[in-house]
Amino acid sequence: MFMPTIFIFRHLSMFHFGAEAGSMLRFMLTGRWKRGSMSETESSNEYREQRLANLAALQMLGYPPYGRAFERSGSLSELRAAFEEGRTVKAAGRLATVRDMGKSIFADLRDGSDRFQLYVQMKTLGEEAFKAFNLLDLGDHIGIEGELFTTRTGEATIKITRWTLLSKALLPPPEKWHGLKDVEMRYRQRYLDLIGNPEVRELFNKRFAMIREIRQYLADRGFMEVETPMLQAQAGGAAAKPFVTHYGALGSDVYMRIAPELYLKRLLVGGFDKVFELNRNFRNEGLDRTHNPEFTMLEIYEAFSDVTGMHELIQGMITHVAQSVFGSLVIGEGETALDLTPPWREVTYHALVKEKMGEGWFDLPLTDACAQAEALGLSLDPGWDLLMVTHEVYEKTIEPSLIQPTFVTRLPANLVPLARTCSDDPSLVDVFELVIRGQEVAPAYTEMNDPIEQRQRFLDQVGDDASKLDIDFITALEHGMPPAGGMGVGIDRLMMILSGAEAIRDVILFPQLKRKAD
RNA sequence: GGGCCGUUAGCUCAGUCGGUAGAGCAGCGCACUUUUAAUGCGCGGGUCGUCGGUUCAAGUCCGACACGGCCUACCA
Repeated sequence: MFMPTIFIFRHLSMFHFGAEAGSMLRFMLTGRWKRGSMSETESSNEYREQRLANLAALQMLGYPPYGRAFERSGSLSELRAAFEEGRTVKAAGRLATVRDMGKSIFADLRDGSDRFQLYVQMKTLGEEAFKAFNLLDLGDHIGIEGELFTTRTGEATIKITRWTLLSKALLPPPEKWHGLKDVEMRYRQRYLDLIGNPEVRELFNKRFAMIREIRQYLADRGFMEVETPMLQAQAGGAAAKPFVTHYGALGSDVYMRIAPELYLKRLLVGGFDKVFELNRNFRNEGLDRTHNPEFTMLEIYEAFSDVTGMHELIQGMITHVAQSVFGSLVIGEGETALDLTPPWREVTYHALVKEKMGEGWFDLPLTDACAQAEALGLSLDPGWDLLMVTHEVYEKTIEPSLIQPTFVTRLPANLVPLARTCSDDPSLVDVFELVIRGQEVAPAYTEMNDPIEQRQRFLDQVGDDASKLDIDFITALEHGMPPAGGMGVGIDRLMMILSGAEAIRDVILFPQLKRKAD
């Protein structure tokens, strides 16, 4: 269903068109006749000046520089899919390349879906509209009407009969062949990265597809998506440093959340049995290859389930996403290829440590254990006990070596204050950490629902500072939280793994960077 | 926070032993009605990240700073 598009083509006969008009307007605007007469201090604006002159010239010729809605026959990829020799179509997009042949021009139009070649012929278009076309610059958005045909070299092309200006670009697009390489500019001006580097746009298309599939996967299994506070009076649910901000109306400081966990559990108390939240967390920590201060986290809670239920859920979810979005369960090639074919390896924390350090590790005297750890090149703190030394060994040498997906289970209780202990061993908790490519992707727990024990664990963690205790959360538990499985999934890291990205900045559109000095 | 590397035209990059700056793309001009990294001829474009130092002379050597990258540290 298409509304007829109204093209307004006004013709001003008092001007000769094209370059002459451009020069005349440039003179009128700047008082200078030739570019060469401009001082070198204006050099950084040379492109802008040139384009402003072209804009003014186009405007005088009846082409308003910033148009409104333009009815298209379809996106460029839709036009390509429905190609039919001789059909009249309307299309819109950004002028990507121009090959000027004199009395005819080939140009590439690009939109969010594809590129499409335009053939601009003086004979077809008429001399005035043709000359006005010459005032366009790379990066301008135009709307066109024309006829589909195939060139001598076999390329689907639109021979345009009319065109209109939709948006004049005052600054040039990135270099057409090499694309935009400057890493800083790629992140700070991501739009230029997206214009110049099609593979970047494709990666973010896939990120959207991945998130859409995850939401659908969970919705299909009866999970409800919720939003809980990002501004919190106490930043709980994880042990990270929060960002502090000030709430003027309340006259008090509030924290950006570091995790939604404590609110999602309140919802379990309230009777929502299957909930998830997929949104941003904020942690006031350093920046590196795998850390951005704001990152996207998926947290899932399921009443009457436990860590085993989470195991099934995450394995199913990731393999589904890999297959449907990335088309394969094998990521990468050769030695470093990742094979996501289920079932994934499941191994206890203790077994992994023994595998690395020997069967007798947990019976070693502390000094012997420290000696062995230091022999691996680890630097230890003198105050550490065997559990802490063990965990250092795990984090620094074992976890990074787990390339293929691995569920590490039954972690020491002191590492995980919000999880329930194993029924056969109170020193361990009923959890797993899913590790892929040496990175912790998803921790899951059988959640602690005993308010008395929860209060004690919090107190153990924060010391005597009762002000850091989330009393309201404890109160919620006292109203009775059903036994539950819970899980967190780092969406950015999952995206890195599935797309093969080396840095978290490559999967976040606008990653945090240092502020530019003024 | 520490170490190493980088910053040259709008973009992508060269720049030798310290001797006053180069290419491709983009831009401007001319030619060209089936090209596609169009082509050919011509032209313009630089505070060599910033500040200071050494030197007759600094893009080049030295120091500080800014920003970026990698490593490391911190980090549920």
